[in-house]
Amino acid sequence: MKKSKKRSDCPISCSLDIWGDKWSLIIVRDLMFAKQCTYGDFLKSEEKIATNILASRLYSLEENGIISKSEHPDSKAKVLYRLTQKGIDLLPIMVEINLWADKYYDLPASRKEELKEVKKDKEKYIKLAVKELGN
Amino acid sequence: MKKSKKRSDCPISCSLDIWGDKWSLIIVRDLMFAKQCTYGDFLKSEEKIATNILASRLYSLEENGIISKSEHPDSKAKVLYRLTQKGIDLLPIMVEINLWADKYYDLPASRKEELKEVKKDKEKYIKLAVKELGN
DNA sequence: GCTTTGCACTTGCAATTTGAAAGTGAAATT
DNA sequence: AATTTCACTTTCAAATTGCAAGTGCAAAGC
Repeated sequence: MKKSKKRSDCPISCSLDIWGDKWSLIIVRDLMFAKQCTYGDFLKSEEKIATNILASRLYSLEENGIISKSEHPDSKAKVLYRLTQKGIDLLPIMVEINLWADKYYDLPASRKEELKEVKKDKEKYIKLAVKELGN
Repeated sequence: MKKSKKRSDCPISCSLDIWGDKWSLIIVRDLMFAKQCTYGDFLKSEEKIATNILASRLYSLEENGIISKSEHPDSKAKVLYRLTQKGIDLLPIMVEINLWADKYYDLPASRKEELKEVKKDKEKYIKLAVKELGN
């Protein structure tokens, strides 16, 4: 459903081949905030991803080892998506994107507040957040 | 040639609206390596961007203040593209992408070598590189 | 047990975007 | 003056996106 043949051996290019589109990192973001999401959770996000696009992105993110599916404790009808370690390791990238956007765009006050914490000690924040996501 | 209406106020989403595609950061990468590029330089890159796509990306990157055009000292027929400060400030993101890819993919030895330097002292590397690009 | 609802997708199709190739026009080179 | 270089544009088929409706299984309600 998405072949993404490698365009080159460049690390930037390789990375973009996997998650370099308008939606993949939105899904990753949701998982970083919520730690685990159902298909329906993703659909509820502000950006309103189309359901077929969501399905194709979840498929390719799983194919590429960024996310994994697991069973929902309450119901067999539900599926839980989580980040793998490889997905969790995207966090430093996400943090830097946040900081860049914070510098150049008007963000909601709530987001700005959260980023204050990040800026205080980036390393520490990332370490803690990665740990939180890990278990 | 690319309207990219904002999908939400989320910093990740805002950022992806601007450079969240398979090519924009490739162009930024080229500019970070070379500091300035002509249209032809971009076309020569390993990934072989199509010329119409290149034109549309250069346009939108300029529209969004990431790059700027300037005159080539040798010829009026040539155009030089450079990163603006806003573009230069994408460097931390690029560094983190490199480090992530380094962790999960086989990169050419030359790239790995460069990244060793980065890992020694990330902050220092970024500060220096940003300064270099700035003048 | 039977129907209805919830959930995770899939399908169909129009509209947009991409990508390959050829073309254009101004500037530099021969 | 003629050719080449350079920065794009144009054309058009193929791929991808996005919307809307549909499917099939699981769980909840009656």
